[in-house]
Amino acid sequence: MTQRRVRVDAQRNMDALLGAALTVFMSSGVDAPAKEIADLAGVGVGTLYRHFPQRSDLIVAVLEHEIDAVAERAPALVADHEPAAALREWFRAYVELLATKPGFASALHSGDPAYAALPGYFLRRLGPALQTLLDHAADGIRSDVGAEDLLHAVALLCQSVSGQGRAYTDRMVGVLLDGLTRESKGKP
Amino acid sequence: MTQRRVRVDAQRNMDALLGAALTVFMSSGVDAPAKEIADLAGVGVGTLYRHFPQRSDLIVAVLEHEIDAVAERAPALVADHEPAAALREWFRAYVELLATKPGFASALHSGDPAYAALPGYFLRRLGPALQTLLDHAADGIRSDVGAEDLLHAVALLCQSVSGQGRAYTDRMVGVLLDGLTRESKGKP
DNA sequence: TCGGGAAGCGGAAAAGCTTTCCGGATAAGT
DNA sequence: ACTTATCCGGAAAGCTTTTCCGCTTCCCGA
Repeated sequence: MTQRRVRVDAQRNMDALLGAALTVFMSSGVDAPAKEIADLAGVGVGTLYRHFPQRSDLIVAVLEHEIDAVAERAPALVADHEPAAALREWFRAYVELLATKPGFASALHSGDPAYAALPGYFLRRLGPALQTLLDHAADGIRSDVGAEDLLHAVALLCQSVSGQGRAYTDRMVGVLLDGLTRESKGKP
Repeated sequence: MTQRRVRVDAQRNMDALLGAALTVFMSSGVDAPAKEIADLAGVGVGTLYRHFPQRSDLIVAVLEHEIDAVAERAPALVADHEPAAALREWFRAYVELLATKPGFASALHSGDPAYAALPGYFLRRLGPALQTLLDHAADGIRSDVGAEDLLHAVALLCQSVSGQGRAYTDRMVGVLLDGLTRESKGKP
């Protein structure tokens, strides 16, 4: 009943696949052929499909990987910046996550059963991270919006025509964050 | 140089295809096989692909057809209801358009080149229709939001998990519309 | 260090979908 | 009725995803 360790070559291939998938998804979109990803990773398609039985499993894995990366930035930002700057910086990363990867944001909101688990993971992972930042900036921020409200609102804003409209997205998110802090500095 | 009329059988098949496509898209989603649609319409796939050279052309055609239907309801609503009710009723149809057809709303916002023409058609067709309704309800409505702002905002709200979250969508749209009229009836 | 065998690998083949093609059918003019 | 441009159907080509299996590689105990 010895729990066998995962073989190192398997782990290596797994990592190579995630990396290759991210690269390909960014350049060719999430609809790129699986073969293209397998080739870039230097493995056969069989290997890809053993690790990720369905195409969508790979997309989910990559997205979760990216979500993790964003969530894990929170502690460092809290330590290195003043609260308001940390918050702003974190949202920059968050918008980057959703706005620069065509198809990722739509997968999140697609309703397709294959992506059903994503929204939950999303909130579970990013909710606490953002909450940490909000807590640290608490006295400069209005109290009637929660972390999940914000994540949701910004995610929807990121849907607006990506690429061309990136400036629009950044502008609207900026407005939203300004609104968030409006009540702080005693205004006229 | 006689401009030959379009053959009636061709027109009949075209109509059958649009009808069948709508039915299939609603029940099986926009990713349903083309064969399924051709079979339901009682034609061969060749016929489908002559009328709609690419799969996405059919999706675009169906969506435009539905957009037209919603746009054309505006005049009748203006005639038959009081302004506020007409507006509310029209938005019910609009939300129905976007929220009950999985994949349609995401196609609209997808950024995929195949759907590039959709947003333009969307605004061109629905913008004036909504404007008519807004004009008729003008004195009960705040003046700092335009027709396009509203179309855009509601379209984004309809993205939220369809099916399960239909109640959420309806609720949020309701809130938005309430906000639209808040300044009308001399408030406390 | 070495040998057995489980775990993993690659790529050929199967399955499924979209798109093309063309011989045959048919509606519309004369 | 006859002619012909137009349209039809479905077989087949071209892609992609997914499965399958013989061969290789790594891990563990001896």
